[in-house]
Amino acid sequence: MDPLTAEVVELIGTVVARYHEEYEAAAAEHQLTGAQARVLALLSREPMPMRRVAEQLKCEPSNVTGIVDRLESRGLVERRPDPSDRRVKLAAATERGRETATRLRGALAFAREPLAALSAPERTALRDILRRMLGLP
Amino acid sequence: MDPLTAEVVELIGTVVARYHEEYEAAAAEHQLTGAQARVLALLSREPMPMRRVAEQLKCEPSNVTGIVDRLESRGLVERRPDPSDRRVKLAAATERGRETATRLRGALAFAREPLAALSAPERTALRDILRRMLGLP
DNA sequence: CATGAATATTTCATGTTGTCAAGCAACCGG
DNA sequence: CCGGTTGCTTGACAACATGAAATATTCATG
Repeated sequence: MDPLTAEVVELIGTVVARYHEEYEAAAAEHQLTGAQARVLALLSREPMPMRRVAEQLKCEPSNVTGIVDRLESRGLVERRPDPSDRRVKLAAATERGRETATRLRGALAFAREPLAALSAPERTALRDILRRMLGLP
Repeated sequence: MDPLTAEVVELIGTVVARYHEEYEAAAAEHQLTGAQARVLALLSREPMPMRRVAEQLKCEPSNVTGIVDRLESRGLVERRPDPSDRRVKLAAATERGRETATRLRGALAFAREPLAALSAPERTALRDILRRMLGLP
């Protein structure tokens, strides 16, 4: 692997580590674990079947059961029946859950700290490169 | 938060998710968990006290004990006494551990796939922006 | 329309990661 | 030498993760 690519991979590794760290910290401020915060963020956009949560989290559905259990016991999420398929349970954020998710988003220090070091043109350049990297339009 | 920054944060979130996913997958191919792979990668560079491993991982030292235990029981890592301080145990990758770490690095698909979509000048630009973002020289 | 395959969720057993408190051994400054 | 600090381990416990088995429902096909 050429040195330039190696350095970029290394730098991305550092960004990943830092992002994770700050995400966990932001979650902890609201007495949530990282996994709980991710699920809550997901459900605050729209309710969805447990199955789909598992797909987004890339984990087994049986795992989601426990995470939603814990969120539900704290009144942040609720399970609703799906009218169109009685096998399905729709997980949905409660009003309190949505509030928590909003505060959580705002508390993500990553948006402030490291990104603040970049000028507007740099951010635009970064956005374009990341888009291309991820194969987005 | 302005829309541009919001989008960049979102994109970085996607990169983080994808990086993680592929790191775990590469580790799993060698029957390692993500945490074990991270510790092995660390120790394959140079031996270090358990304490320092915990600092790098940003977790409690007592946690490192278990991870190193599991790596040691598989012959990938060993504990050595520190001649200069008998309280300290130096964790060091074995020969097999170093080989595994090397193969692991090579298997990190992230280096190939998404980065391959970028031209050399784009990589250079990305490197410079990431450096500035992280406050590196 | 009845039956069997497939799907959505949960439960259980198990393993890894993480924390915190307590304990032991070794170092170090008076 | 003694009391405080440091480095590591142990034990108890919670969260997260997987896989297999159980249950309920849907769906396809004969």
